[in-house]
Amino acid sequence: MIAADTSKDNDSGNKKQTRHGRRFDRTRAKLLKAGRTVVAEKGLDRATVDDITVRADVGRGTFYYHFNDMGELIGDLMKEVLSELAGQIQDRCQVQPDLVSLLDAMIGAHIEFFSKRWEDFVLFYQGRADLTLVDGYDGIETPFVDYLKVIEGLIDSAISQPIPRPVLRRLACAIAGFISGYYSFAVITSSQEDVDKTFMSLRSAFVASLARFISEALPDTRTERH
Amino acid sequence: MIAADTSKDNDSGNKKQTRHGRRFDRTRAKLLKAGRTVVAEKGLDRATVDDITVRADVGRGTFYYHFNDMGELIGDLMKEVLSELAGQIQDRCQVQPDLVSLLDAMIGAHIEFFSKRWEDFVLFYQGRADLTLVDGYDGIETPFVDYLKVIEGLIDSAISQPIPRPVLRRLACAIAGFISGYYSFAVITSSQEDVDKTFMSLRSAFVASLARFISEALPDTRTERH
DNA sequence: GTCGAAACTGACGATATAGTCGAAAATGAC
DNA sequence: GTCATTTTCGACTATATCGTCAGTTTCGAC
Repeated sequence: MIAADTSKDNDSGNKKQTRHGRRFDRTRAKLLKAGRTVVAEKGLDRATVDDITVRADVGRGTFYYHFNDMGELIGDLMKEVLSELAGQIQDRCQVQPDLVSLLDAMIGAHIEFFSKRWEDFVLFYQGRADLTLVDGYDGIETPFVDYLKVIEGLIDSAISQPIPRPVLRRLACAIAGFISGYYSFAVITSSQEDVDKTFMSLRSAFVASLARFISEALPDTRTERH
Repeated sequence: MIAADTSKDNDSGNKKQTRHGRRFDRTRAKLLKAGRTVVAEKGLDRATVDDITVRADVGRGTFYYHFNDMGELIGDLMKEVLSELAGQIQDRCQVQPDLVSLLDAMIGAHIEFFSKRWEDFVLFYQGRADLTLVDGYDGIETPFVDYLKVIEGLIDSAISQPIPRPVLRRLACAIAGFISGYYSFAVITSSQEDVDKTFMSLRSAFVASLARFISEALPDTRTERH
């Protein structure tokens, strides 16, 4: 009856390098991969344990050996996808000379990521939709907040003056929301390739406006040399 | 075996004015209202027929007298919400002198709508998320496309030159996506009232990017006098 | 090789939800 | 009032999914 660990396994899925450990990791990876596909296809709720174990080609019990329930798998899935996205963002935004370049690189990183990984975009979007519910999954919010923090950190370090936390958060929300929002709507009508191309023209306009917004939000921006 | 009607009832829910008809309409309205609340709380998939009939205080069979299944209720719900939103947009954008005012009014209409109707925003967002799935509900796409068309129509009539359809659709997607995208992210961290206030500061930035994008998209914009 | 531990399995009981259907209640026509 | 029609009801069956657990296989230590 002791609370023990919240999770059945270590988070990163790296067990010590023994045959057992490797097999464990392999199976877990199979389950996560299958989960990604199934969730992207049927959504967070319509995805069942059977769907996943069948696709992963493992027994039903194996699922419960690795995860307490669907909620835990979904949480891990979100953590995976969002940290991969955050990683790519950090990579592409490494050395940007100024704010405008940074914002542009940030949007570019998102587009690059999503356009190559439709499944993950759906996962991202489904997760975000779940956050609007009072009765949603646990373990989804944290990965999203972490992802927002990465965006915030990059912007913060790109401007010389200190910027209020709420403003920073607003910016991160605007960036993340704009990209995924546009993306999700665009797919109703356009082909995948179209989406990426047409996005570009809005991109520069949006970057410019964001930069303006930031400079206006900074108290002593008027003394700043371009 | 004849295809008959796709729906069990007429769409608008107006039966001829007899006691039976009024009772029918009242019950249907109760079900839709209950559906709205339940779906906003638990999401499209976790909402069950029992949830709805219990909340509406009608028997289980009554649900199936009015709707073929949950999918049909959800479709009608979306139709309701989105046409109400579209109506408010059209109302607020009636007489705008120029494009920038129109865009601003359009964003204002969205904010006004969503900020007063959190339930409907959730519905909107859940519906949109469902559209990203291959295996989603039928009857959701059409209302969304209609809503996009309203936005497109307003923009189209606000500019003198003809604008290509795809560009128009892109714009509508950008507007709808940005607003709901930002909104959905903002709620992760901020209180409801905060969200609306902070959105306003980004509003002009977004209007500016849209206006710039449009002027760039129009071929002979350079000859246009401000 | 033997033995214990770790990983996996699939059948099982429990539960929840869907959709049906005959009966009951409300209404309309007369 | 009677009787037909419309609407509502809730018990019922069928089904799908969950989470468990006793047993099996794979592996590691020796």
